[in-house]
Amino acid sequence: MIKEDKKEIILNHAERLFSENGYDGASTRAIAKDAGVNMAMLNYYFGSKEGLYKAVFVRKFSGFHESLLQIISCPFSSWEKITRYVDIYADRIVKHNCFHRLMTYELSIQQRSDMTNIIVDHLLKNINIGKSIIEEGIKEGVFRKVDPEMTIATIFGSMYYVVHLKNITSALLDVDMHNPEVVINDIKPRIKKHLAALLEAHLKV
Amino acid sequence: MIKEDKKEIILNHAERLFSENGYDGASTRAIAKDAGVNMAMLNYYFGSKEGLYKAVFVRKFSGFHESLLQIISCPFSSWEKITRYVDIYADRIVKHNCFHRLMTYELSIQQRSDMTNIIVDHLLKNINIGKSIIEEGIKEGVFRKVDPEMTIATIFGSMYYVVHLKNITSALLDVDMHNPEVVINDIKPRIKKHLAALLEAHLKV
DNA sequence: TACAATTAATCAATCGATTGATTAATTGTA
DNA sequence: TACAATTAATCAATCGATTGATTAATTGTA
Repeated sequence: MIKEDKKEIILNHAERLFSENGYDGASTRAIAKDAGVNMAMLNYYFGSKEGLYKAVFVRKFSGFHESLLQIISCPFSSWEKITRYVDIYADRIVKHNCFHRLMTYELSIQQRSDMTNIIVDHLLKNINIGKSIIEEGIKEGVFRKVDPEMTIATIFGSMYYVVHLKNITSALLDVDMHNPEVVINDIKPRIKKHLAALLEAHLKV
Repeated sequence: MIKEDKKEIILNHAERLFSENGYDGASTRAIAKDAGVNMAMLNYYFGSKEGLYKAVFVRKFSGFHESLLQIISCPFSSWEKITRYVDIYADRIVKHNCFHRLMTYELSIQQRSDMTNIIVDHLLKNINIGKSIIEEGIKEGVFRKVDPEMTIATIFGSMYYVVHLKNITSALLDVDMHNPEVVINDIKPRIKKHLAALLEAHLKV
């Protein structure tokens, strides 16, 4: 119980510092100090810095795939499914934007290959759900014959661009993207609205 | 002459190692060894590691904005302008994908604030050209009343997603994104085609 | 008491940066 | 033109600081 709490505390602070400074930029000393624990505790609980890094990812990966699977099992139309898919993912990326930033950073540099594989395996499962929805709509004749994979890239690319490059979008959208309230109340609905309009024009026959 | 060559060599290797390993992951020793120079040369030419880092960016920033400005000064239609804009940027991002990866990484972690400002200033100028093209088209009545800023995010987000997250797109598109020929001959045209179709459905009245 | 949890101290390795010295190239001058 | 003076380029060696990790000792708890 106490043990679990300490581990969770360490994981929370590690997640923030890793995503703010990168893997190499976040020293174990800084993480330990930030979490208010002795730095030997990191190795005691997670074995090594890389072990801690992996634990940050693995923790976040549990459960989300299942919640996505619910969409395609429900009797929605393909259009309803894809909009729900986008909305759920937008909520997720905005809520855990630090973590998603860390994830895309780790993907962009293929340094720790086993770490990369873990992330790719997880992401692909979730991405393929969206892809299957689009392909289903095409097969049913309710979607145009678009490029499903590239459409997926557009969906995620748009969301990542707005949420991750805060310095750019703050200036571009003339808002403070570092203010969570602004992002949740103003930007997230704007992303959803834009993607819905974009996909409607792009997909609907 | 010889002096310039050495500086260029160092900058080339620094650019690659920085983009592969991140700022903290690329040690000055590794860069010097990779470039085949004594590590004292880095400080001799660039003052410090951060000086070298800045020099990598500043070198790439010269000239590109001017080539983009040519588009809006030509007597093209708004539709022609935006497709040319996208194509030019797609070429650019694919050709210098290592550098663009480094740039987005540096933007996502706001650690070296002066470095961030340099990048934001440069990018905003180029982004606003695209934005002005879209707004012009809307004003002329040839484009629908879309969200111009979000449309920009979609354009760049789509390109970045495909080009930067090679491990994901390799699996998603079933190609080897680490093979430059594949990217140039197969993926780049596919991105352009997709974005053209997407923007046509999205923008054209 | 037995064992998990936690601590301070310490380790070797590596980091970015600087040093003094040397070499090669350029400039100035008689 | 000949040679001294100056500068730029390059080197091996070393600096203090920081890194991730480990150790032995201590504390807490069931």
